[in-house]
Amino acid sequence: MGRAPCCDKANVKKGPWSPEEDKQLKEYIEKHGTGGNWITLPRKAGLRRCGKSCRLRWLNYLRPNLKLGDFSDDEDRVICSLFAAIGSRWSIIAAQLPGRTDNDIKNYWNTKLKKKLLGLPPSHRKPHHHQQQPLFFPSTLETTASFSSSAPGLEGIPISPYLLSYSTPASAFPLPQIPAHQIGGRISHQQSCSSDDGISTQICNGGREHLVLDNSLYGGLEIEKLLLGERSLGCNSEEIKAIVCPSSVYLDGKDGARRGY
DNA sequence: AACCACGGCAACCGCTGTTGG
DNA sequence: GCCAACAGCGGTTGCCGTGGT
Repeated sequence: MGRAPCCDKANVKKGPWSPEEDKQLKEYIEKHGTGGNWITLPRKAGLRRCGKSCRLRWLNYLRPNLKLGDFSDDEDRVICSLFAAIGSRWSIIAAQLPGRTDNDIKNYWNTKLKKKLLGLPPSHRKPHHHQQQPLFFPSTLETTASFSSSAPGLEGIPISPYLLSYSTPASAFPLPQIPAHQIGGRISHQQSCSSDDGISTQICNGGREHLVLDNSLYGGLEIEKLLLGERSLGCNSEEIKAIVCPSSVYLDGKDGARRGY
């Protein structure tokens, strides 16, 4: 019981956007807004693009106030902390980083941050004598294998000290507070949330809430514990396994190296 | 210089949630 | 309550640039 395609696939252009298309879309939206309807927007704007494609392009690359360039250490910390807490909820994570889009963060995580976490050796392109230390991982510390999770189902799994460092006292680095209702399930349309998409979210950072995740999703993880100091990883075990078990991701040979972000 | 392998990232795909008739 | 339309999300794909051989 599939649903009707959002656009006539035979008649829409795919692939990279040209500067002309960007200009056309930008000018249209600046003049008329999105009108709350992405499906009809491309036709109105004179673009042969799928509405979803227009939305993605606008939110990720054309809208104002986008932050470009490298991620700061603070942004790294926020991303890692939240990933440890809630997993790959990129839109929620993006909401904590103004100007960043979830696609950005997702790509950054997949290509760089995850490797820093794991303390993986640099890519084959980099000279061996420039071995990179894991981010924020003092050289005097032990290797990742010296730490292991005590989280249920994760016993004995080696964990990067970097990941464990998320559970240092909150004073070490301020962590964003996320309303529980955003974590327990998908975000409702009433909250403008960041997305892939990247629309900025209004997150209430004031007032602390004791966050308990939906059992079905996160095994009842108490976020507050994670964020505020208890040495509890408390993450979805599969997610953590995926994070900390390079063997399953990176040692599967050629294809794994290519696709196993 | 040419080839190859890989990393990075933009964009697409398909699914789920929300809304309104 | 049901269903279609739409928005939003996260995973995946494919292209291109870069570095190594």
